[in-house]
Amino acid sequence: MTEILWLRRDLRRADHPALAAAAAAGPVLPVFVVDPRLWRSVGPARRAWVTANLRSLDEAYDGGLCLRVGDPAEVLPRLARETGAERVHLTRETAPWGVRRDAAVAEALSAADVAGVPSGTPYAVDPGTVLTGSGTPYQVFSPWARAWQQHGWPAPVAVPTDLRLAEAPSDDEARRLLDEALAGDLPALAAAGEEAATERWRTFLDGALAADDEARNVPAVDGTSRMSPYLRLGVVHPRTLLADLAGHSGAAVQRYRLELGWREFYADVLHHHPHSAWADLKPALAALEYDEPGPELAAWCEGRTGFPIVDAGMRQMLAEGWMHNRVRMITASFLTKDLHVWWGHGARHFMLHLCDGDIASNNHGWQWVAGTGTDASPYFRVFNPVTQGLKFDPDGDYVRRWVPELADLPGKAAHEPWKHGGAPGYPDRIVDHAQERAEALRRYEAVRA
DNA sequence: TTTTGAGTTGTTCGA
DNA sequence: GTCGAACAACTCAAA
Repeated sequence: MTEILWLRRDLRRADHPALAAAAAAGPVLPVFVVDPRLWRSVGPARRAWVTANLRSLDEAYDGGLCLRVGDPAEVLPRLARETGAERVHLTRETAPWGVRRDAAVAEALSAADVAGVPSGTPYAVDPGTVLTGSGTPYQVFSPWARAWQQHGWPAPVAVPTDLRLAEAPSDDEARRLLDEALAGDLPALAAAGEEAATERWRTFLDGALAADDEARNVPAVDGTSRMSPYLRLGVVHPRTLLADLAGHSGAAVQRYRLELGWREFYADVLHHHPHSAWADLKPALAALEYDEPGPELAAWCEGRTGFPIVDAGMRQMLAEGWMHNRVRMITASFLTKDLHVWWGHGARHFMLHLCDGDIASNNHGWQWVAGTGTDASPYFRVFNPVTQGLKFDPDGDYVRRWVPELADLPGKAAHEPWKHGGAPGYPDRIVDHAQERAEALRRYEAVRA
């Protein structure tokens, strides 16, 4: 009997509970359903990234990955009829849109006498599991992270050794959509697939992580793990990474464990507060005064604000489908505090372009910067784009790499072109930071009063 | 129920 | 240039 394995955010074979469950029951038919609703809502970099990882997974299955296009609630019951399958195995989705979709699919399958069999989630600890002593959800990260680590997580799941595959043809339309996604001028993406992810992870584990905890903050240096695009599609499971970390010690290792913890924490927050995807987690701050987005938003999106570190980050995102985390905070602070634009506009732009764009991490991260999220953060925390640039890109290498107009400004001068005769073709600053900082503080003060 | 310690990532000013 | 204090209280989670 064919066991359908419906893949979504779990494009891997290693440490895959749903694959293990399917393989234990019979021959496995791995299937990916291209949902046009989703496919159209993301940018070219994200479509290309998904496609490249699907291709890699297809190779791992010796060309046995079945691709279909359409609404999964129609495609999957049809595929079950076609193959005689009685079960559809899947990794449980935990974000609001996916939860709703999966409920609709479960209903459609049930009507066709097919069972949906969920195994695991994309997280080491399932969202909703970690609770306070009184059984309520945690609101702040640090106590949550203590409880999360105390709770612990299962060991990685072994790859099935006796895997038998079932076959079903792919749609021509699905093939066409994927071919299209890899055609034309594409951003410079990372190498796709499990092997590439593992290689990258090993390099990080033995290199940057072992060497220096501070390298992670320097955008000119390749000092971060760059696991986020792989984690986003489940090319690697965090449980695998946590198991590897257990073999290492030191401050940087614990720090990295907590970075994975943030990913899990934000998924947990979203599980308990699904509305916080696009609404302020702190209702009191919903009254904050914003400016209607205008030409300044476009300047920010395109990297033309006249602030080198902001523009470098925005251009890196367009070029690579990825932005260094330090720079994400700086650019987000600039949009919300200097331009006074609602964080949701920035979050949407990030989701469109970032290959690792995840609704929980992205949107809660934005709310953290905007001051409307989980952190009891001092509202006066406003990033100064020049100070941040000088501090974390002291030699100016990062801004010159992404903003070629600054090429002739040596060293740290690249962060303040206006002090060094300007840079040909580079725009003037679109706002006065000191003035807008004061304005941001005024608006927060008005909400508090 | 009350109390207590603590809270990712910043900036500016003045000594 | 370096360092500590001020920014200003508020909420959370556990004891």
